[in-house]
Amino acid sequence: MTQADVVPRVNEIETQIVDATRDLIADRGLPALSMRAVAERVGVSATAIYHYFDGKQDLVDRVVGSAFARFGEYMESAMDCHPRGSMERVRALGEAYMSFALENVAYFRVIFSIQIAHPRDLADLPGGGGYPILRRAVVEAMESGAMRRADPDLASLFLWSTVHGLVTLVLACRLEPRDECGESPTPQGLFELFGPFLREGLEARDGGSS
Amino acid sequence: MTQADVVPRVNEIETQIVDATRDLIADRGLPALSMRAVAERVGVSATAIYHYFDGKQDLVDRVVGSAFARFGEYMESAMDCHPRGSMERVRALGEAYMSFALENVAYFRVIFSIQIAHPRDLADLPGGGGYPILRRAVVEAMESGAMRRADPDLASLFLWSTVHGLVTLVLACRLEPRDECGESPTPQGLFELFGPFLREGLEARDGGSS
DNA sequence: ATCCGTACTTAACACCGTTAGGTTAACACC
DNA sequence: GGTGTTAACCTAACGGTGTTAAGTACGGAT
Repeated sequence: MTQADVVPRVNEIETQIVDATRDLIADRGLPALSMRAVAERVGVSATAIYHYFDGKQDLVDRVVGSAFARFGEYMESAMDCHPRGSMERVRALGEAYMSFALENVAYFRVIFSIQIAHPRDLADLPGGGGYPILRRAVVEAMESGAMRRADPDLASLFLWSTVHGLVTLVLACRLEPRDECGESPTPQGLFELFGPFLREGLEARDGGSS
Repeated sequence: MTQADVVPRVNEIETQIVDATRDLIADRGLPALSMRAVAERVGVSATAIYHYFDGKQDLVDRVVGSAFARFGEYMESAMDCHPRGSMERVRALGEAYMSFALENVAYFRVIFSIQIAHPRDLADLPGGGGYPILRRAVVEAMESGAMRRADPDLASLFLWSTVHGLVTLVLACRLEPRDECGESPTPQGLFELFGPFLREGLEARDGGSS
């Protein structure tokens, strides 16, 4: 009711621009994103955006940043439902990764379409906001004896690669397993079917045919 | 010497256009590709391309097609060096996948940036030209007893996901393992380090700490 | 009253994919 | 020889793009 509520706050338009960009990417995809479309949705001229951002790339980067944050929260909450040190907790993280990617395809695509300029650390990777969380779960599972001891970074990267690869392949062609491939229809189901391979490996073992 | 040698053959300019497009994608990336740049490199006007192709997308699709073919040959030759039914053969395919992706980054990016319109089969996937090859190696390894018996499609997809995920992550940030992650510097080395996980799994086993 | 920075604006540039329409040369047929 | 027909291009242009330059309105501070 006061003036402060009516007059746009500092950075309010900035937020509007980022939100509009996010929505447009989600609706029509990154390649179809245009500054003029963003501007029109916000209600300003296209060049006004350059007052707040250094250019299109900078704008997209900001959207990616907000996606990172959301992704981290998603992973945290998925993990909290399972006991510390359990394999279930690790599995839940993998499932959350898949769910996030499939429910936020636009975000996921944007995140992994960019080239990181300042890597040097796994956690700096796109989507790497979830890496420390995964690593922690892996370390705890090793300490509890549920997971065999190994380099935790290597094991985390292995898990990450597997689930990330599956997500990417699924997204690349909206892969759906047919009859001869498996009876589970959802991608999450596919990840679940990977469970035995992840737990017991691929190599034949004496008498072991689970 | 005859006229036929001087006059361009049928489809010769078409080939030149595809080659120029491939080179430009490799040099400057798909987003920077322009019809005018392709035309200039070939030595014709930009609109001439439309005489041979339906548009930019069609042109890119043709480049992708040639990349598929090359990828298939790459996988075939990598496999031939190892005995049928061996785990080494399966491993060699994974290494070849990584090598191809890292040596032909532009191709690989293009291949997986497209959306397949006619999927319905794993082999229709981008890069799926290698899938039947992988599947065959997996089936043979299961029959020889080197690999534990399981759904061959599921096991193949699992292997594919793992190596594809690693490749994607490496490409996303030119990830290089540091001291605390592993002593092997190359991405291929990373894949090699995945070996124990792939063979024996992650789960702790009684007395088993290789 | 004047200056100054913020928050925009319009106009324009250079480039993009694509289309329309024209030109040239080769070839087939009567 | 004349007459289509077609392939293989061309130039000009349209509407779109990211981005820059330059100008305008306005709200304080001095």
